[in-house]
Amino acid sequence: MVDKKKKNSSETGPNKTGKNKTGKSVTLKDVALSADVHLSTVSRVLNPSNRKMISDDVAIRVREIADEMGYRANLFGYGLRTKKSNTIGVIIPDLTNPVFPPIIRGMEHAFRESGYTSILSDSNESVEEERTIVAQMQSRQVEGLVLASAHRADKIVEEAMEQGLPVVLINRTTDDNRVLYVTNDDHRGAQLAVDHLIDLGHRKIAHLAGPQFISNGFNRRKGYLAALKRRNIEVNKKLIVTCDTFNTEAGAKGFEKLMSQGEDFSAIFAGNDAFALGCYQAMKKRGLKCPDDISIVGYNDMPLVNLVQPRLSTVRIDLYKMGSSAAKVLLGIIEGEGEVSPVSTILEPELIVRDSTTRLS
Amino acid sequence: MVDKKKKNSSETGPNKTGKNKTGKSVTLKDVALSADVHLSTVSRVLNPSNRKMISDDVAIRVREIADEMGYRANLFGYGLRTKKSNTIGVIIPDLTNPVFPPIIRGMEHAFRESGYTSILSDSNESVEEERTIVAQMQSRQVEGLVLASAHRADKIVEEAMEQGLPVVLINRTTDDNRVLYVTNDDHRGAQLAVDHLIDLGHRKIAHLAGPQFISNGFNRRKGYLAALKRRNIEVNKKLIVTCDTFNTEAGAKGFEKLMSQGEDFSAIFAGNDAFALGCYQAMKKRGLKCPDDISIVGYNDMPLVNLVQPRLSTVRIDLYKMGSSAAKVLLGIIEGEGEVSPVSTILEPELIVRDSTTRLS
DNA sequence: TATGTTAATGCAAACGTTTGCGCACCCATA
DNA sequence: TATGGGTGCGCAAACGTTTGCATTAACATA
Repeated sequence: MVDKKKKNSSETGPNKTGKNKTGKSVTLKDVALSADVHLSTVSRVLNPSNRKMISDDVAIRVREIADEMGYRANLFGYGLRTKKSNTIGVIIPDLTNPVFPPIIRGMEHAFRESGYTSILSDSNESVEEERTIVAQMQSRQVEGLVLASAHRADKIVEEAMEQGLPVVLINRTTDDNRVLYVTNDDHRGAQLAVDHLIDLGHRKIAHLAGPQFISNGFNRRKGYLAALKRRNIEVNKKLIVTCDTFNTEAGAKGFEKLMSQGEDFSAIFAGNDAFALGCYQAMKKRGLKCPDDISIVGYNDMPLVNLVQPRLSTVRIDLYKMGSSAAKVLLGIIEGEGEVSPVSTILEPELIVRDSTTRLS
Repeated sequence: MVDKKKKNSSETGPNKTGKNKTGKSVTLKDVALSADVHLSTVSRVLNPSNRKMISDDVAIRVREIADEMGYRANLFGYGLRTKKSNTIGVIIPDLTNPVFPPIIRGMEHAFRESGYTSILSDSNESVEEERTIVAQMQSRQVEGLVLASAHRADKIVEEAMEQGLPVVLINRTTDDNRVLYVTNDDHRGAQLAVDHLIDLGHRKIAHLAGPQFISNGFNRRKGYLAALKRRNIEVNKKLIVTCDTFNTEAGAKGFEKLMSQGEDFSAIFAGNDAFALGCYQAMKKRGLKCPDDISIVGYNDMPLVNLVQPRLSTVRIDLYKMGSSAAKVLLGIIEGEGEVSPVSTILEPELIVRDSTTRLS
């Protein structure tokens, strides 16, 4: 009997199961008990900034035992005590839009590097859903928010800022200029696109505009107008069709509307790549060829548009960098030493000429 | 003076800022103080299952005050006390793969419906990164894990299960059959694809196989072999090229390898859509035309492959449903009444014939 | 009036951390 | 042998919840 017991207990080495005998997960107390020290000692050993308070031999033993038992700090306890969560909330309006994954990757990477974790949600471009998401994130004690979902007049952004919750907008901006953002220069990008078309001899250039309550849609439209004006080309309002959402179907519908008006045009500046792909679809249905019949320029250079036929000419923005920049700006606010106050960033867009645009014959 | 003071304090109505006077966020205690009740009373009022313990007049007053003050329960306190987090961890190997966003949407929706929140991470198809992600998620007290990142022999899955953490695999499975999963029937899907090619008269059918340590790659390859065998077509091992990762570049490289071997073939069953797009790219470079020179079938029917030229014939799987099913299975484990034990689900794939395949002339 | 029942609310412990404070010891110095 | 200053560690409070139990008041019954 005695022998057996002894054997058992000595064989009970590293269980590595992350649970203590009662099936709950391992806590500081459990480790402390095993190591025959106080739990505060364990805490200090495991916390790099307090590690030096404990003698080496004790520290080594404790660390070994903690590893053996599979100890993992409980964020709830930590967060409650320290009022930190090391968590950032990220809201995306539509994950299925290929523009966002590279942005997200850039963000995740930058956050992880600084010891933060991002929690991501897809708001489905719905303000209502977004509001509940923000509420949940606040329950989770997020230390900041990155929003890719902002409208030009955005109540949610306003509320968050009022509550002193650090916010950075990404890709889109609001009209309220007190909030920091990281975007590309939509106005300039649109001009690049339209200039390119003009340079190719086009004069009757249509524009499929994005939703005007979203900054991208609004500013690209303004850029389009500015480009025409600068080259002394008269604006034909009928050639501007506004779509209500930034996806392929809307683009196809927009193209149909354009055609149905009977106005002549030889080129389209599409408000984003999805619109351009929608045009491809609609044109095929009508037996029109791009670029022979109509030249098209998109916006974003999202993944895969270099694989469609014809390969899409578009305006490229550095999505990954946009993500990592936004993360850094937000971290700047949160950890703000007050020294260098973080500033909004505007990335330069770049025109990518492929096969969907050609000289007007 | 007195007047002013009075005025001030009476004007201090709903601040709605979510912070108390000291700038910290509003707690049960703050609300209780304002409502002149004990904080346990506030807790009961706000908690639906205890609401009935409190008289209506008190409840109404408390609720009003809580709203006014912008009270939001702190998940840390809640979680510490109840040992619940209402949180599910989700790990995706590559967010930029268009297959995943629809899956994620399906999951998020199902989880949200049941009061759970999912936290999403991209492991970059790296086991090492995945391990740190899982550790972080455990710190966050996730109640379960959905993994889209599983390898056939997956240490991480094993460890999680040992710790009693509920796990559901999605899209991919492991060889260990104790773990639940939701996938499509890769074996059958591959046969659909290959049968289609055979029906079109093809006999020399190549296969760009996915990584064999991932179930999809492995099973689709087996399905390919089974289909050939059933139709009495001899297998030419040189026509099977295995790629080491599931993306476009690997597909293009695989195609090049295929060509470099000098073996003749008239069709390709690509291990997934990305491979097929890679083939498009490589073929274009060589001046080959699809389907005239080579027919291609993909797998997944991911978004946009109906927009490329030629529109890709492929095997469709219901991604959104896959996501929501996985969520339901996991919730079944977690909330498991023990009555109906949740089971793995295998979704039926469907062949979608478009323009990338044609009869062998 | 004394007693029992019920309804409404308060009290206090517990969850897992971190951290200011205090205690005990050791060693050097006087 | 006193004194002093570290060094190494334990103690206990606090963070925001939930919840079993205790308490009170109100009311009905005997």
